Amino acid sequence: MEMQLDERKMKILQAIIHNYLETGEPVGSRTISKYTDLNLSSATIRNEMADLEELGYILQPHTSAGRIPSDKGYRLYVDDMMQVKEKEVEEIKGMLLEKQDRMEQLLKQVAKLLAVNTNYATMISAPQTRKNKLKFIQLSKMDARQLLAVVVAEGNVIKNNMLQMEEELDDETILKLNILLNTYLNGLSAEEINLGMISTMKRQAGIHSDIVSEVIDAVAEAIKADEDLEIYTSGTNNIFRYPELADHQKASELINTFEEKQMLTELVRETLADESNTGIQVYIGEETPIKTMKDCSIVTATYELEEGMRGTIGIIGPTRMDYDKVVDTLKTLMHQLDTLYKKR
Amino acid sequence: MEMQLDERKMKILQAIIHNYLETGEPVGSRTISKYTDLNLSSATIRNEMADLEELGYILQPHTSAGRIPSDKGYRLYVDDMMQVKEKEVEEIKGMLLEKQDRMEQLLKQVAKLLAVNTNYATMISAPQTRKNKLKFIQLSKMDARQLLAVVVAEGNVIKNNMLQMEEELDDETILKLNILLNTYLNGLSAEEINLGMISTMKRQAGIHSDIVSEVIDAVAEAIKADEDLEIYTSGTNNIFRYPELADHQKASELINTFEEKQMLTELVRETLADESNTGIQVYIGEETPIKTMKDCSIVTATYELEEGMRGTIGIIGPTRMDYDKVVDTLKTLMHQLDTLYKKR
DNA sequence: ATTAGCACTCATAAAAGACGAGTGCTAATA
DNA sequence: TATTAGCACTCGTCTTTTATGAGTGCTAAT
Repeated sequence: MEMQLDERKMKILQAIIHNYLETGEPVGSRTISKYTDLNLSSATIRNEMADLEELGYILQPHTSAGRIPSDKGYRLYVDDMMQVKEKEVEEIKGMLLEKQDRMEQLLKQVAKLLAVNTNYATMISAPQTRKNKLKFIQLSKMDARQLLAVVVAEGNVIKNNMLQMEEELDDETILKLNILLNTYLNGLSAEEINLGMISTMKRQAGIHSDIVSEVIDAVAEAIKADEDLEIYTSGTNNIFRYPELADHQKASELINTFEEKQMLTELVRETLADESNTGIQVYIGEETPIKTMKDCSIVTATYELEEGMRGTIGIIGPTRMDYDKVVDTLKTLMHQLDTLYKKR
Repeated sequence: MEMQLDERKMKILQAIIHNYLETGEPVGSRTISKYTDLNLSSATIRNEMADLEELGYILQPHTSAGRIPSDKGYRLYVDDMMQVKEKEVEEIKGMLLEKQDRMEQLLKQVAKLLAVNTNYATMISAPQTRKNKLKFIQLSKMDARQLLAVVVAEGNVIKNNMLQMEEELDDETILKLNILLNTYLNGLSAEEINLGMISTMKRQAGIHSDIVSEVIDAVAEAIKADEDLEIYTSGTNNIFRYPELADHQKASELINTFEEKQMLTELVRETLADESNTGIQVYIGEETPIKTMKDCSIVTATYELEEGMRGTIGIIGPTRMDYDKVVDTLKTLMHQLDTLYKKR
C-alpha cells in the first residue's frame, strides 16, 4: 500500500470533498474536470477516481452515481488541514470565569451563538473544576432546629447544605464546632480525610457527634468531582438541515442523545481526560465515541481557565461538515473569550 | 345553535375520538357502526356524522375520507371527562422538597419517567419560590481579598456570592458588618429595602461602605424572583411517533421550542399565574399559548409544595392525545409524590 | 326514522416509462 | 505511455398512468 497519495490524486480528492460539502450530492468526474485547474478530461478523472475508490478514500453510493468522500477521505483531508493550522492553535488558552450563575448564562449564549453561526448543533460543558482541596467550612444557625453548612473548596466552588437538628444548639457550641471542623479539615482533599480523623473529631464534639457526621457528608459531596458535569446544547434542530441525518430514525436518536446528555458527558470526559490535548480535535463518522452519532462528525475544542479548570466546546454535524470553517470559528471564539478575560 | 348534543351524537363523537386516538387514521361510518353498541347502520351514522361536522365537532381531511375530531370536538370530550374526575383532582397537594440539588435530580427523573410511560414529550418546572423575605446574611473571610457572602431567603433559598475587596478586612470588622446587615435587613422583602436604609447602613459601616453596596446587590439578586425558572424536558423525540408532528418543518420547530425553553417558561408562568388553578389544565390545538405548538395539545398539572412553592408538570403530544390516560397518569404521579412527601 | 343500494370522489399504492447523470471500457491520439 | 473521445450500459429519480378501495352523499324503499 502506497503511503502517500500522488499530488494529482490529492487535488482530486480535495476537489471532491469541497464540492460535496457544498452540494451534498455525489460528485461526478465531469464536474471535477471543470472544477479544478488540472485541465484533465473527465475520462482521466474517472480513472483516478477509480483508483481513489480502490484505496478507500471515496465511495459510490450506487453504480451510476458520482463519488462521495469516505470517513478515511475526510480524515486525510482534516489531518492535512490541521497540519497547516497547528501553529495558530497555540493561542487557545485562558478564558472567562466569574460568578457561578453568570457563567451559566454565558455558556448558554456561547452555545447558541455558535449554533447560529455554523448551522450545526453545538454543546458546551461547564468547566470541570478539580476542587479537591477544602478551603473553608462554616455552620450557621438558621433557626431552632436548622443549621446551614457552607462548604467552600478550592477554586471557590461553594456547596450549601441545610441540616436538620434533633436538639437545639446554642451559639457557643456552634462556634466550637466551626473551629473544630476548620482545624481538622482545612486544606485536605477527599482522600486525606480518613476514619481515624473522623472519629477523633466525633470524640471531641462530644454529644454533638452526629452533627459532625452530617457535615462530613456535606463536605464529601462538595469535594468530590461532579459526577455529571453541566452541559448546554443549542441548535439541535439544525440536524434537519442535513438530509442524511434527518430521517425519523436517525433524527430521533440524535435528538435523544442531545436531550439525555449522558452520552455527551462521556464525550466531554474523554476529551478532557487526554491532558495532552490542548487544542482542537476532530472525530469523523465511526470514530466518534457515541454510537448514535456514527453518521456525524464532532469537532471539539478544549478551553482552559485559570487554576486548571477545563471545559469543552463541541460542534456536531454531518460527516460532510465544513471542517475548515468550523475549526476557524472555534479558534476565533477562543480568541475572543481570551481577550475578554484578559481585559478585566 | 343547540347547546347540548343529543345522547346519540355524543356517543358517536366519543366513538370517533376513541377510535382516532388508537389508529391515528380518519374513522369512517362503517367502523363506528360496528364499534359502538348502538346497533345502527353505517348510513345512519353517516347522517349523524354530517350533523356533527356541520356543528364543528369533527371534520373531513378530504372528500372521501372518514372524519377526525376537531379541536372543538376534543374540547367537548375533555370537558366531559374532567367533570367526572374533578373530585379526585382535589388530592393534588403537597409534595417533596429537600436539598436543592437532589431536587434537580428528582425533577429530571420525574420528567423522564413520565415521558417513558406516556410516550409523549414532557416538561417539569422547578418550583417557583416566592422567597421574598430575607432570613439570614453572612459574610465570611475567604482570604486576604475575598469575602464570601451567603444570603438565605425564606424557603431556604440560598445564594452565594464571592466579593472582591480593595483592602483587607480584619475579623472584627467583618463581625460588625454581619451584625449590621442582619440587624437592618432581616425579615425584609425586596420592596422594603429603600435607599434611606441603605445610606444609613453605609454611614454606619464607615470606610467599608462600598462592601455594603456589594452585599446589597447580592441580597437583591437572592431575593428577586428568578426571571428564568429552571425547566427540565424529556422524551422530546417522542414527537416522531406521531406522523402529524414528525415532518421536518414541524419537528424542527418543536425540537427548538423544547431546547430553547423560553416559550415553555412562559407557558409555566401563565399556568402558575392563575392562582385559582390548582389542578389539571388542558390546552388543545390552537388554544395553546405557544404558536409552534398549535398542532399539539398540552396537559399541565400544577403541584404545590409547602410555603406556596408551586411548579408545573406538562405533557405535550399531538391533539389526538390519550387525554384519559395522561390525566390519570398525572394524578397518580401527584399522589405518589404526595405520599412520598408525607412519609418523611 | 332507518336502512339498503349505488354512483361518485379521491388519497394512496403500484406499475410503467422517460430521463439523464455518471460509469467502465475500448480504441484512437499525442 | 499517458490522455482522451466515444459509446453502451446502469440505475436512481421523477413523472405519468393505472388500479384499488375506503368512504361519502343521495335516493328510494322499508
